[in-house]
Amino acid sequence: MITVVRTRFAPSPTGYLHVGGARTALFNWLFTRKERGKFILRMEDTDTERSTKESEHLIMEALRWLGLLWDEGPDIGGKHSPYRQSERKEAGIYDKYAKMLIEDKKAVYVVYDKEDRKKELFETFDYPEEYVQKGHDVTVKFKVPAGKTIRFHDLLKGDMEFRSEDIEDFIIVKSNGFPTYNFAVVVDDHLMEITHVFRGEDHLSNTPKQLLIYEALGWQPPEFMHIPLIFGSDRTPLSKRHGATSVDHFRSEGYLASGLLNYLALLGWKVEEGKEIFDIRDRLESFDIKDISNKNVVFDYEKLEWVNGKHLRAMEIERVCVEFRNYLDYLNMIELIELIEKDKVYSMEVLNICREKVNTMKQLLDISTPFFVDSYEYEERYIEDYLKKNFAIPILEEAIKMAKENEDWTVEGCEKFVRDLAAKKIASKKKTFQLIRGAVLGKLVTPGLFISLSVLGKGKTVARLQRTLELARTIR
RNA sequence: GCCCCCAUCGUCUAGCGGCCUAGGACACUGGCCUUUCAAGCCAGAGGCAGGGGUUCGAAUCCCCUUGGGGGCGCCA
Repeated sequence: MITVVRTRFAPSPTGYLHVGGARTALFNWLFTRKERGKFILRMEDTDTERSTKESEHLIMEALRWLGLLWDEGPDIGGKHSPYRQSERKEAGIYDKYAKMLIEDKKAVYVVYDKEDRKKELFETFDYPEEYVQKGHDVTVKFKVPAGKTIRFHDLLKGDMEFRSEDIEDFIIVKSNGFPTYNFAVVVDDHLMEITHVFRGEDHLSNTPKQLLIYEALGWQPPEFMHIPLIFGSDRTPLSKRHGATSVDHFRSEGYLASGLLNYLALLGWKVEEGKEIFDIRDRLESFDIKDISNKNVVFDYEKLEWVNGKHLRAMEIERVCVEFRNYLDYLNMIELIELIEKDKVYSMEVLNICREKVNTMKQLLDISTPFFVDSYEYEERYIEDYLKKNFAIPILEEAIKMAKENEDWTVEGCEKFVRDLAAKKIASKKKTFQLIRGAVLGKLVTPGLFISLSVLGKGKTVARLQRTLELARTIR
């Protein structure tokens, strides 16, 4: 019988999904999809103080957005339900195995002092009923066997070796009855038939403890692979001090899921020269865990933006429209969605010329908004440097006259119109061009002027020139 | 303190004993294009942490040092 690959991503719902977590999830997902296995989502919510349902929802939503979908999980269930450790605790799953360990004398109850709750009174293999009644804290501690060498093969780090002398006895069941991480993770990974564990390198030193439990319970451990952590530019773990760290933040900043995923994969993944831009879905077959870097990596915001820009420009324009709409939806910009839906052909042309200038959806939103909103605002610099100058009114008057006469609104026709206007030498070519640019879009940085005018069309262009002329007259 | 992981341009990496005068990508600098800003194209600057070995030969293998990171929680 062939063993089916089963992996899991097991976040604790104590906050948003961190890009480091997303990368871990990505490698699990990539490996699983390539091996045609099952990817499981498990909520490690044994920290009752910090775990929240909101966080759980946030994490699942972020994973869905990234497209890293799971085959079994707390929301959809599966053959090893439930998938929340808190629920598994209620079902008595961890207690059962803790008791087995105690019966085998591989774990003991520890009774603590009533006043000094950190102070251990004694250890016992029999459940200390009377002390519990009297209100003493009781935990279950795993007894680390002496003189053992724990060996395992890490798929990335190679052969690992730890001595049991270096490991102290550790608690597996807290006084509130909840299992600790090292215990719950073993029980669940075994019960859920996990075959491969890909997780952050910060778990490497905990692995021998878990292996000890596997052995004590007579279970076969899974394969392990500890992947390097993501750092900030100062070589400390990536945190909010360095900038954004949550997947959610990158989403609201206008990054594409495909771009973020591409960058995360690039971060510590050997990639063939000239092939760094890709959709991870197209790399499933070539994905090889051997290509994952063995070194902690620094998160580079600039490269992420570059990758995202590449995606934005390489995408089919129809998809850009869909992504943009989804983005506005995410930001709850209903009015703008309505404007865009009104004339889909126009909107597509606008987004198509605008995306050439930007790297993110947020930037795309900024640069394209004046095309959709007739009551666009004027940049301060435009008003000061162009609109308030003496040449503004004569050029605008002439422009309106010429625009009305111009019948050719192709890009070439618009170019001729603007060049003819500049040829009147009311002001320099640059000043003329910039004055018109700002007049119709309010900004000094826009897509190409000719193509912008052509996309706007005659009606909008003339109306906007007139609107600007009126403003020019009122501000003097 | 003990245990563990890691070490090539600023960053991500190629390299797995001679193809290395160390290659690519982002960022940076200059140029081209140009009505703006980008994009695009071309060019440039920039690195094997240090010290010992092994070898005819070392970025590549070994040891030490240094540096960075992680773990040693009733956090996960």
